[in-house]
Amino acid sequence: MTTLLPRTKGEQTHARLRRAAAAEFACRGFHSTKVSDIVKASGLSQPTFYSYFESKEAAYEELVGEFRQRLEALISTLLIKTSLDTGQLVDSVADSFLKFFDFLAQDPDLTQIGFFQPPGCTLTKAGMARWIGNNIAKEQQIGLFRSDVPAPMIGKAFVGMVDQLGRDAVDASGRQANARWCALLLCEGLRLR
DNA sequence: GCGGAGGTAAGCTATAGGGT
DNA sequence: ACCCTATAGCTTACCTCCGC
Repeated sequence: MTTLLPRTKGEQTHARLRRAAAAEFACRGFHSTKVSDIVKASGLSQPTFYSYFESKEAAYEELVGEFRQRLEALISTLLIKTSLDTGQLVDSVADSFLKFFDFLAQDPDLTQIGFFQPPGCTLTKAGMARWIGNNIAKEQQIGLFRSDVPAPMIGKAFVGMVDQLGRDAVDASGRQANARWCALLLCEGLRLR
């Protein structure tokens, strides 16, 4: 992920306000966060805040929107386009889970407001389930996954797993282990073999 | 002088709390 | 239940400062 560094003074101020807003929203939630909290944390004034954002809600939407955009971009890269044997399939699905866990760990404040906290999380998770469901449907069509389980349901189950395991405050190797367990569970189920 | 960036002060709105 | 008042929070008009 390449993030453009702010160059002009205005861009730097915008970035300062965004960082402060993300931290405050993540800490207090949308409704309990006051614009005065954000500007205090950023060392700026309220009018400056309103010269960069139409409203508190607009600032929140900008942050959550950016999170969703990044998430959708990530999901679009995860479509498996060729058939794989069982071992390769588990590896590939584990790699997808890992990319989600790494993504969630990348910017904790943005993740908090975009993925875990209401009101932003509801729409994010619905979208994520839909995008993943679309991927699964295509993968079912090429015979990668069983097609008797509806793709939208698999999408929702995937999101549920990411939602719960993504809350674990673990390091890179912990995320890798979690991703592996998720992939095994999703691809092979609980049944004894 | 001009335009961008940011601040001060004040107005507006919603809400909570107290009195009748 | 209704009204009044105080307060908090959001927004805006207008100003200064600074670099070009």
